[in-house]
Amino acid sequence: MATTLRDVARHARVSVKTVSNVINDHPHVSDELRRRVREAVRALGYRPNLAARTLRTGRTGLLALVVPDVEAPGLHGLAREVVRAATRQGFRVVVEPHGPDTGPPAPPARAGGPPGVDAVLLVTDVVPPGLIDAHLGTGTPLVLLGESRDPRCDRVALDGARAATDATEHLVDTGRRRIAAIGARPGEATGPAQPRTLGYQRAVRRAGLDLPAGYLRTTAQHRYEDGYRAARRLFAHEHRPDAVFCYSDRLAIGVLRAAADAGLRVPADVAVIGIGDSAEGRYSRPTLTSVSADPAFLARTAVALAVARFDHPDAPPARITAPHAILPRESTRPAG
Amino acid sequence: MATTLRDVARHARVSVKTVSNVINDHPHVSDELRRRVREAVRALGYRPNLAARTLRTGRTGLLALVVPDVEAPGLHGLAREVVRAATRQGFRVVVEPHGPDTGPPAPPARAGGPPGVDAVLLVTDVVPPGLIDAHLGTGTPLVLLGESRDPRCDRVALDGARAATDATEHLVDTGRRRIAAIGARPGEATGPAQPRTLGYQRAVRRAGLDLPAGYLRTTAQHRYEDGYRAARRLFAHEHRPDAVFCYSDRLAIGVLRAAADAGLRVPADVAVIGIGDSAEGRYSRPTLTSVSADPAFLARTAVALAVARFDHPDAPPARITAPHAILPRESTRPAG
DNA sequence: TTGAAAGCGCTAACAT
DNA sequence: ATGTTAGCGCTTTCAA
Repeated sequence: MATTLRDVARHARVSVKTVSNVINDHPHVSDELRRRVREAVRALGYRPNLAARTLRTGRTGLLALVVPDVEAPGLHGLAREVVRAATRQGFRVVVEPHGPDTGPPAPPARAGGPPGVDAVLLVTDVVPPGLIDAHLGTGTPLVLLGESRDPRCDRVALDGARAATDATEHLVDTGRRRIAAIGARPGEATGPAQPRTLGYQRAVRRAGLDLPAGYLRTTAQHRYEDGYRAARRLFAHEHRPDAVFCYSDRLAIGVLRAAADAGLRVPADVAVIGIGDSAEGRYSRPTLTSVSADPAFLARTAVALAVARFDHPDAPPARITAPHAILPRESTRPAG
Repeated sequence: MATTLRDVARHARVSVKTVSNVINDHPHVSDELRRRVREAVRALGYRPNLAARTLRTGRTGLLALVVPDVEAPGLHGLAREVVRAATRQGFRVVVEPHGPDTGPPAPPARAGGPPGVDAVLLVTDVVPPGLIDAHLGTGTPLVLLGESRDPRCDRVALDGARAATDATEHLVDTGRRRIAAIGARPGEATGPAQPRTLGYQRAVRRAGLDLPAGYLRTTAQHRYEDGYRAARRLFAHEHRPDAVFCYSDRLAIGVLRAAADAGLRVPADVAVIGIGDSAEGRYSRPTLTSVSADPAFLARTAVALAVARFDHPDAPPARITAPHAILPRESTRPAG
């Protein structure tokens, strides 16, 4: 059996209350007793039982990071930064995948998402319909990491529309005229468009460019192969694009590979830009121009919003916009 | 207040025991009562309190996946597969980074690693000294994911020596003679060599090749930039290698980039092979030849070993070897 | 400043 | 087959 608070109390010949006070740094404990308790803790190798503490306080010290499957865009720089930010605040992070192979979002027993965590951070790149609702139903604080129109919960994201406009204008500035885009959600073909799509279309319009049918490619996910497949289609288009704006770096890397397979040179024949400033993009061939989203800022802010929710459950939803910047690299270098 | 077992019992007009039995799929419950309980659970939106269950059973349902910092080699295919395998067994996964920036492994309060998990899976690519000891001290079952000589705990890994030999011989078979290696631990320069290093040296010897000083490059970690830096050194070597065996795919991608920057063609001037069969390597330019380690097998086995430990805490440590295979791609294509 | 004791929600031993 | 109840280890109210 592990040592308990009682054992420590007995050993130090004080009450459990006093031990608890010492452990939790409460005031009103004499130096003498504090010393004796500390001593006993060390002597017995006492470590508090987290489950009991949780049962009592209602806090688990756990944050769930829900990502579109573990290999999706979220789980790189961003996941790393979330774990770091959470650790600094005394939380641990459980990674929960969702996605096509996870099955339906909510088997009855654990309906509405993972219980037993203090808050949920949901990466919104690719969200199955209903997932947000399911989480909101649980009462667990929910923070969206990424663009989303949902007005009911905290959100931190870059300005998707502006990021897309900036990316597209960067392509225009470097001399491109036939600019396609990859990464819109399949639903957008019929339903409302997301910010990135609007921003892309806005920039195309402003520049007075054509937008041939088929230039806006939707993808179910943001994996390399999704980018690859979409690009193969684009490169077979009767008006082959001379630039591709990708909604994520992963898609863009897939596009680079598709260009190579199609015998196209990047950037000479086609320029490519992504979003996320991933490490991969800094080492790809060619290196990938990207819109930087500052994952550390996103992560820090998301964790802070979650923590703030504990104290003010009914405060109006916060919607934080993260700064972004274009990082020009080889993949969009002008021909000249 | 959330609904409890009592509320459900009252609503269904049965005892808490019966509700508990239904929830946990115990036998000896009549169909009629089972139906009534299920009904009540749904009506009240009951969700079990994990902390209480943990306090009672001693099981948290949590597995820790300890990785060399979140962006390290482990956290791609492997992490994804670990989460999947764990989920299938009813566990959730907390990701715990360790690494240069995490600070010393064990602040006193939580000495010896994360408490409150049922088992720890430790990815061993880059392990700070003392980390394994610290974990062993806690009594929490520990499973090593990756090669390690430590005989005290369960381990699942590919046969590092054979994998390295196979990789090196693949390079020999495709006509290479000056074969360097990147990724040994810094400690190996002085202390005992790890299996991959031994396997590499064995293959070089068998093939009757030279092994000039400086051909075995150590790296502190396995990031892109570690591979990049080591490769820059190699490419400046007075006997420039015509092939590089990398201990991981990430290192190899860094090498590809370094080759491009040095004006070397891959594979014409230098061949590159990695370990891990990462998704990145399937989309890089050129695509990367790699030793496949079957992450799904590794993950599944590691989780199974952890689970088996619960029932047989004192069984002798299991040491499972995962199969591997060379996946030839562009980066080692023979010149002819 | 310190102590005694209740009870968080659940499981399982025991009783029926 | 079902019900009653003790108690897991902790925090915290209340009393001293």
